[in-house]
Amino acid sequence: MRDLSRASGMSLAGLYYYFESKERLLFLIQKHTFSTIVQRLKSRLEGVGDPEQRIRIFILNHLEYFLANQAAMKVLTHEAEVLKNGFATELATIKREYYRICVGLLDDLKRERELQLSSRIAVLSLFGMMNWIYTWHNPRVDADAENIARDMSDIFLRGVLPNGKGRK
Amino acid sequence: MRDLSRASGMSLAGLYYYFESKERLLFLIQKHTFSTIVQRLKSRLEGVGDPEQRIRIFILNHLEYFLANQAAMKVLTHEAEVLKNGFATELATIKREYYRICVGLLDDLKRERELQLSSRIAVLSLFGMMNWIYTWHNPRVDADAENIARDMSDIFLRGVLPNGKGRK
DNA sequence: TACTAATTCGAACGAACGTTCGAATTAGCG
DNA sequence: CGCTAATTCGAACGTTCGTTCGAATTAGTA
Repeated sequence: MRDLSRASGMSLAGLYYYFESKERLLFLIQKHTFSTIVQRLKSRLEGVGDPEQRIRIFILNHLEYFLANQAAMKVLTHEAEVLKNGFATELATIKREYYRICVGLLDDLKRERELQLSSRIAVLSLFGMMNWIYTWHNPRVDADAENIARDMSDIFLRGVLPNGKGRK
Repeated sequence: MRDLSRASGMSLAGLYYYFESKERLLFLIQKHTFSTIVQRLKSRLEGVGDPEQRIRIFILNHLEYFLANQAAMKVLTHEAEVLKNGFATELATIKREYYRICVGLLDDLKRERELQLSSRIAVLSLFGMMNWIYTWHNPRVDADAENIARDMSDIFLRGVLPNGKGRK
């Protein structure tokens, strides 16, 4: 809280006029972040029918936000489960919606290409790939979100599709 | 430190007879952990020549340790970069060795199957897949290390290999 | 202008933290 | 046993943290 006070220019006590506790402030930040990601995703998916393309959009949307707010996402990842019961359950609802969207996209692809595999493991592996990026991405060395999204999409899609059906 | 004192049965002050600071204790734990993983990996790789099989061994070795010590790995992941300069550089050396081993395994596979792709992105994606597991793995719901390692290996290897050369 | 409500802040609170110190206890050994 | 070194611990230290309180300042309105 003292860091936030310094960075925002408002006094420490002043912060508590707007946010009743540090925990609630963290909750509001997390809620705003995940809501924004979900909202942008839905908007980008509109009008796109191809299941593979929809997954590529999902990955690009996720990585773009994570790289644009790398420091913030690092904090949110580390503080993911420090919230108490009330805040935790509301956040879990948003996170679950996001997770379910991704499972849905993968299920659509599975239906189209008639393959069976565990959506859970595949989707959680994909989240791992994407979320881990905050630990290693260096803007001066690594490519931008668009290029990394393409690479990760290639790996994931080819990894998930039956032989010979992967793209490029 | 008070938690460790309670859990170990030794007094808080007693801990400082054996470990000169909390930071050094964390360093020793991290060093021991990564050294153990690397050592087990090297032993398992002995006598195995097939590049694909060697990558499968890498993934299994990593996941087995992470799942057997899930709580510990969660802490180590979160506290990965809190160590000061002296400790940080020694640990970075061990971590870099582990990373380089993985890149080497992938390069061997690339050489055998004549394909070009960015080893960096692929390896870091693989680390993401594997390391993220501490956030979701539930022993009462999810499969054991061996099964998950097979699934992740399938996804990763097929994702990295050219079309039609993936296994099964 | 005068009055109320909204906003801001310095100063302090109690709790938790990493660490230290000196005294007490125990272990090893002639 | 008697002596030294190794080990253990209660109690406290200084610092940082989240939070609160009352007073001071500002904004809005009649």
